[in-house]
Amino acid sequence: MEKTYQPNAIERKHYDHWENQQYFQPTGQGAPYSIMIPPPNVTGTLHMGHAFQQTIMDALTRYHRMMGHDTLWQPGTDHAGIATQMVVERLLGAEGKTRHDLGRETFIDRVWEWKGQSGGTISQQMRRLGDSVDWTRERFTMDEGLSEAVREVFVRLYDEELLYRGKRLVNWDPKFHTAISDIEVENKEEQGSLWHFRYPLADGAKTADGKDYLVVATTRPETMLGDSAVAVHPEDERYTSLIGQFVDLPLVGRRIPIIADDYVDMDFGTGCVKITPAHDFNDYEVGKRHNALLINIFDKSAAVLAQAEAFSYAGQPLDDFDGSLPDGYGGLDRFDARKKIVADFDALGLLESIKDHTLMVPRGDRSHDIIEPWLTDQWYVASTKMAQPAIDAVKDGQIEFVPKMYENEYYHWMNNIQDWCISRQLWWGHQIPAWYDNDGNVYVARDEAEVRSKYSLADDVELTRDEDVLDTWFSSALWTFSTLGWPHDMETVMRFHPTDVLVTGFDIIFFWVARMIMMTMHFIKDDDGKPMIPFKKIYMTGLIRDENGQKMSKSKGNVIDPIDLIDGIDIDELVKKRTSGMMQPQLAAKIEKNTRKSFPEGFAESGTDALRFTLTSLASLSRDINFDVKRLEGYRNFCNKLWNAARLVQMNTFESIEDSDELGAPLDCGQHGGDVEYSLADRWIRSRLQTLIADVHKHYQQYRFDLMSQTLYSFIWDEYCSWYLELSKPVFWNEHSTEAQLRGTRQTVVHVLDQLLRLIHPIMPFITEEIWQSLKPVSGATGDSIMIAEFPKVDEAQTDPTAEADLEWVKEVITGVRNIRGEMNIAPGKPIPVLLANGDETDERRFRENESFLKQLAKLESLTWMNSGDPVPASSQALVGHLKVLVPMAGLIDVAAEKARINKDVEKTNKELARIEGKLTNEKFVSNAPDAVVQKEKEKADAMKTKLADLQSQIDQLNQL
RNA sequence: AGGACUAUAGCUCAGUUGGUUAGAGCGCUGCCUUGACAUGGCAGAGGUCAGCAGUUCAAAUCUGCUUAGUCCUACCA
Repeated sequence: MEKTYQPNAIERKHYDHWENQQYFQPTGQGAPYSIMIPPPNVTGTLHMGHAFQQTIMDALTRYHRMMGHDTLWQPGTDHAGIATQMVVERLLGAEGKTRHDLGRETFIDRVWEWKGQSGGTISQQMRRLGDSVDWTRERFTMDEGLSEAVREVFVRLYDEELLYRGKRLVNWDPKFHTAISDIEVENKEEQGSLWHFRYPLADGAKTADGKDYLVVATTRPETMLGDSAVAVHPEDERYTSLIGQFVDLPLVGRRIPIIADDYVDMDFGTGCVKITPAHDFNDYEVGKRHNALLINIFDKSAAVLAQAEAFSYAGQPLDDFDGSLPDGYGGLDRFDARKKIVADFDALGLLESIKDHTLMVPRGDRSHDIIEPWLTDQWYVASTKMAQPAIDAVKDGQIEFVPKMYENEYYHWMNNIQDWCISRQLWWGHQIPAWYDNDGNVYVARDEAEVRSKYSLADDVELTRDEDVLDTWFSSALWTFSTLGWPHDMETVMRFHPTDVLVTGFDIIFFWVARMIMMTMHFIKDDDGKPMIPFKKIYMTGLIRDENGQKMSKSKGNVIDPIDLIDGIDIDELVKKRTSGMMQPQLAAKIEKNTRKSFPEGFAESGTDALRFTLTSLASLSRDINFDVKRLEGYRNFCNKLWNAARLVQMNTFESIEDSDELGAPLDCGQHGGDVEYSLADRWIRSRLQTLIADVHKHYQQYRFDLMSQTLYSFIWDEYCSWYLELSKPVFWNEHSTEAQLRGTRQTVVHVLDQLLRLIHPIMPFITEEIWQSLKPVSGATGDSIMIAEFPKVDEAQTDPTAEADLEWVKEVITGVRNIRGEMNIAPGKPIPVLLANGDETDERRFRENESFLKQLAKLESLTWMNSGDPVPASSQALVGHLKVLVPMAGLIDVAAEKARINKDVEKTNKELARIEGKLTNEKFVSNAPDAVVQKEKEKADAMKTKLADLQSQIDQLNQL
């Protein structure tokens, strides 16, 4: 093996091998365990959040596979309607074309072409990440099978009246010319103005204080063209006399009623509200109650119409409505119209005032354009009717959120759920299976032929298919069962349903998680006809942010491609990557500056395993995770540590060949039987290993990957490498070691490493495979790959509390000597004599049994046991309980320095003792606290008192010099 | 406006049901190229656990308030 760990040299070959051997596929043996991947956008690339979640999913998958489960990790991608169409339209834009120039069919061909081009990126990235997904089952939401599931669900929901079409106000994106659902709207606070307009009263009416006009306030003056009422509060005395009267809408000349409605807040502004039912969700409700006209004034781009149009609340056009609008507005963009309206009011002397005002502005999460409430025909899922079982499933514990706090968020949304607008005016997506005849009647079925037979339509009835497509999330909502072959392959569906855990971000609870629960429970039933849940647990990961806590986004230029961390990237390349293909090229300079400042050297190559370990270590239950490249470096070093530990193990378990790095024949590690004798260190590490194994299992159960990685890290580094491997050297190097002793330690060194590799394999698949393979001749492991090897289980027979206590003592003695060396500036390599004094029988036994360990690890010239009464020279000392570990000062140690060192210890101990005695003299503590706690404090106090006495006698002795 | 979450070492974060001398990684200081590893070893410095009050024998941990930040929902037109 190389002296340092070189990730790129080992990663790819193992992945190819695993995939070729079909290890990623379910075996058909054992209890099923399944995870559905949250499908990434097929035309996108994976970012740190994906890498993070996929690492967790892969760790879970590999863990369960090694535990003998029939494990399926289902991969796939999503067609991402708007996002993908947007990208392709931009590509067309570069050629100076629009999608309309191409026509629907050609355009969709172009999208497929683009998908083919970019679609491979994600699977390449996933392979580099080591994801053990079953590639033979890979699915795409626009595949024929999944499309069929979509049609099936649509038709069934429609027939059950859980899906309907209606003319309603929707969130309209004037940039993409499509409706979007309410959760695709982001409300952000922005600075705006509040305009106060005078609306003259009709028929000579007057207000209570004698004015001939009402004052209304608005943040959107342009909508006044669609006003159909002015509302006041029914109990507002200023206006009661005017209720039922009219105002003359300025500019338009429309005569509109003054209505009374509770919705109005008397204390805000003037207490008069203009009502524009076709352009505001609240006004729609008010208007509906009072049957005020629904007057639409905008076209699909939110430019003013030449003629306004009016509708009934049932959606019928009102033909006798006079839609005249003032000259000069037709075709004007909404914001130009706003300026003109204000100017015109001003000119008429009807502009009362303009005030600064902060308001919440709705913007599309894709287009970032301001969303317009707009009256259109759309398809809806009656979510309100489907929500209850989904709420109950969480309430009664069938589905559990990890962490628990997200359940409240889920309930809150589900309890206030709105019907889901699922139609999108896009070309890329699942076209809605609905047909219309020339009279506008709607027919829903799987295809046109079925429409005709289902609705008994003659062949000559002309039918046209609905042009719209479905929201991407509609197909994603079916993901857990559509990917398994529903509605045909019910055997597979039932085998892996419900899936075990969904790993995803909290930001898509509503978009995806909640809808999956509703759809799955509606369509998938168990043998008793009881609704089945899609997954038992929902593990919500935090959001990966950059090192400053900023959300990673292309426009901020702070995204990190996980592959760049794996392979490394130089700074120029990184800057180029971050500043190319930007929506706002003017930000390039700033991004370049920040990038160069944050990563002057770019990223070093760290390898997949180090990245995965880092991500795992960040997987605490917190909401936000700031990714710091420094952490990655630390874990890359950890990989190197593991690598070199393996080298040491190999050097001691294989014959060495002179002048060569190649390994010779395997040595006798007990893999073929023979007597073994375990050293204290052997018994200790075997015992400690059992605790580690138990902890790892526990952390998997509790989804505490951060604790798990920390536990593994500190065991491997601080126990296995720093202590155990050092303690194995005295055995290997001692020419008097017996065959049984050598065999025992060789076997332990290999066995523990083998177990560690298995324990950590789900997180670091590549390095563990590489090392595991190299150890096979000495570990006795069979099987082709570590990924299908058995995961370690606790072996109670190996726990050995005596060995743990004895070795703890050994460590303390060694640390004591090192301590003196360190603080007295004695060179680490210089052999020194050490005396052990004031010890009891246990100390003496431990000393006798471990003399060679102690001498070797503390680099001692001699180690002498002092009986009581033996004369002890002036020494620097460390205490291990009562036992004094003494380094004679002669020629080595400065008296003043030693005194200072002891005084520091005295001070610290005194302080602590005072605290404990304070507790113990407190009557209430002694009488109220549990006996065990009081006892513990007493023991601590006693120990400190003797320690202080020892330290004092040491000072006395030094003073006599 | 309502709700949720967060505040622990210079930085990024752990800290289970109240009882630890409050931990880790990175960074920092000193010494070390010892026969796995300088991507290393040994030793060390560094914290009033955001603030205030309370409950308790005992609070980083439980409760209330305050401050700062993040997010969600709803909005007053």
